[in-house]
Amino acid sequence: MARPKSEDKRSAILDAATRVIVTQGLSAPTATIAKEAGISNGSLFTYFETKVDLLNQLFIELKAGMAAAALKRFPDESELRKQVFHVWSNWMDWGTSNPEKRSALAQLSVSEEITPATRLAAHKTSAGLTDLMERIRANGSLRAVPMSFVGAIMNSLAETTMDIMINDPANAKKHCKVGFETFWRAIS
Amino acid sequence: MARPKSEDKRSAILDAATRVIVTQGLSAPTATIAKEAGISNGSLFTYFETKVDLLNQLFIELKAGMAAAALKRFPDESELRKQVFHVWSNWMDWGTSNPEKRSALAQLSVSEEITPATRLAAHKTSAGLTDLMERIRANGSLRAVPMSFVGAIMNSLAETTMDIMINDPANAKKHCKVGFETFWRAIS
Amino acid sequence: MARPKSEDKRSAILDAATRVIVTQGLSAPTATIAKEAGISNGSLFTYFETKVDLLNQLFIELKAGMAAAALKRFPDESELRKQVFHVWSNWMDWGTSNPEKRSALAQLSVSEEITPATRLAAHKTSAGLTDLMERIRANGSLRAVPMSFVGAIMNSLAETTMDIMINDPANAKKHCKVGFETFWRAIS
Amino acid sequence: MARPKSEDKRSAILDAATRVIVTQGLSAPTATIAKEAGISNGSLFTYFETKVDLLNQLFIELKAGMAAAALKRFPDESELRKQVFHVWSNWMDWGTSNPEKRSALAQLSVSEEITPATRLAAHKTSAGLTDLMERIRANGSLRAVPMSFVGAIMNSLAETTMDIMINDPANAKKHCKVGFETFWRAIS
DNA sequence: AATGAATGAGAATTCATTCAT
DNA sequence: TATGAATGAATTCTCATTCAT
Repeated sequence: MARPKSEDKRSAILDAATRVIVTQGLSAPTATIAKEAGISNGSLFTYFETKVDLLNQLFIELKAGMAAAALKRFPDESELRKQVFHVWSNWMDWGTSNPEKRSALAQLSVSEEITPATRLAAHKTSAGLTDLMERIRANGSLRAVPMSFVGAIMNSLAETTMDIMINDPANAKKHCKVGFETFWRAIS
Repeated sequence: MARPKSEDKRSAILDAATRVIVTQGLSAPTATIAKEAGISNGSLFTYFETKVDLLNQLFIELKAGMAAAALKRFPDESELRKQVFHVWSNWMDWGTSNPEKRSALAQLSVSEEITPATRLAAHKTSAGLTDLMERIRANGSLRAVPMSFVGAIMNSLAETTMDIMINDPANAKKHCKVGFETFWRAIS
Repeated sequence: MARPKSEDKRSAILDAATRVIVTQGLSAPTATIAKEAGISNGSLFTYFETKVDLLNQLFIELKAGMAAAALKRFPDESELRKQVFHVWSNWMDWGTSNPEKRSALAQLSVSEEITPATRLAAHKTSAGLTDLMERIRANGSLRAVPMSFVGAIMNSLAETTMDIMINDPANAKKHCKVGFETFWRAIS
Repeated sequence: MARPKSEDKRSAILDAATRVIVTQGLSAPTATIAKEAGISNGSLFTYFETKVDLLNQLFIELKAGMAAAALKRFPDESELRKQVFHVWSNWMDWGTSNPEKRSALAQLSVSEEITPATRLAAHKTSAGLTDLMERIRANGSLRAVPMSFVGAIMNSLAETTMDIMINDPANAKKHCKVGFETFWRAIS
């Protein structure tokens, strides 16, 4: 059964939640999110059963959006390092031009409200990335450790790199490269 | 001169908060923390002015404890790599044998309740670690990036390594080493 | 368009507050007021932002009600003394037949919760009374003192007269007259 | 059984309470009063069983002080009007030079915490004033009304007069006289 | 007697969720 | 389906009073 009701409104709520979470945190009232979305507080609950539900769907949405951005124009034919750098650059672009989504996603990632099932679902939306990481792991000295290790490292280095890029935009491109080199060294 | 405010009780509250935060998150009611500490809810506020105050002090306490553990028996005379590995190992020990403190600290680290002043104070309690990271940075290919980059990388790799160690205790020692190698490669 | 915020409910809360204040004073819990009004404690706050707000609005409402009662059927054509006696009688009627409102108003009048802005607003609702007092002052030996003096005297004599009337209802009419004569003498 | 403990400390608490009530109202915490008095919060309760008890005793003390001041150097031989003016002047002096006591007393007078028994006791401390008022009443046109009427009128006019005197100190003496004349007219 | 920590019953709000319109 | 008022459990913090020292 496809989603009922207006898909537009659903998106509006999700967007509003993103913005509100940035300034107020995850404990932001649903009423505030509804107002930001231009609907009544009651309506919010016709689109999301509970606040926790809203948060979980937002997590998936954001993660999927990020993965899609990272995989845009993926160079299937290139060698691994080139492919990874392509993804890395896309990621940096997404993060620096969507600071609100990035911030909300970071908060959701560490929240206990996000269920394991949600994390799994979000993971699945970025199958392309997972494949890539699997190949990265198989390639270097990390053959022995779990896949999540590679993901965690990449995520952490990416986050930190984006922070630096935002703080010093003039040298953004350089920082992007340095971050990548660091990552590549780590996983080699 | 009446009962003196007991340092024991302060610690009991902090310990209780640590335990409660692990299971209930930072939004755990102060009443729950008080009960866990074996005191009345009112008493909590004779030791900590507000809940936010309690959280901030806990953050400092935990961070200081972690840093102290990491720096235990620091080999002043050794070469850099040995020193870093020593700290790394200590850190892994602390994290794997104090999972609750580690979890609470992780949650506090990303909380907006923790003020910049607190973060600074906590940072100062681990001056030894800062020095070490400064030397790490000066040493390798990260000369150009801010110090926080090194810290963020180390923290992320450490966290992930600890997760792996806990999930696969039989090979803990090996995972500890692999994690370190990865880190060393990254910052070299 | 959902249930509209009902004016009835607002009045019910104000009435309930009046009753509760008489027996419990201004420190009466909002929960008690809500229960007396037949609504949930949460609902009280959809009609009044804070307890202080409720108190301030109640003050205005009561004062306005009293002034309206005092000015009912005002004899514009009569001479001053007749007019004042008319108002005085109306006031006595209002006070003796609305003992709860009178008691609550007395308590609110001396409360520090009532802001100067509220006092001003309440004052404006009784412009007719102010005019009258101004004419009283201009008329007699009180030309030299501030207007508030006349108001304070009238209020005090009125309050005391009402007490006597209530204590000795058989002679209420006589007491009403004696009170008025006393006032008239004072301001002559 | 005479009062135990230090009479000095008792007075210190009462004085402190007076000061604190002026700025914080009757809901001022006992802890604040204790600190202002330079003692521990616990000690306060060795001098006064409960907060209500403290308030009631303070009321009596203040009222007695006021009455004593009003009756100072009472001219037994003079005619009634002279005597009343003497008392009136003393009262104005007391009120204008003890604004804190006056304010605290005013607040206590309308508080529900003050019991009827206390009011009676306070009344008895000012027997001299009561006598005077009784003679005032017998003398004029108020023969028919209860004694309390005279007291209430006098109190109200006195309070208002003091306000005016404080607001316009340059003409204090004149205001004092006008206030008295008004009172005298009222009760004549 | 003096101290001040300990207690725990409130008190005013807040807010996710429900439901009448 | 949309609205926003209604609900009431839950939360932080206060404070009179007690009690160990």
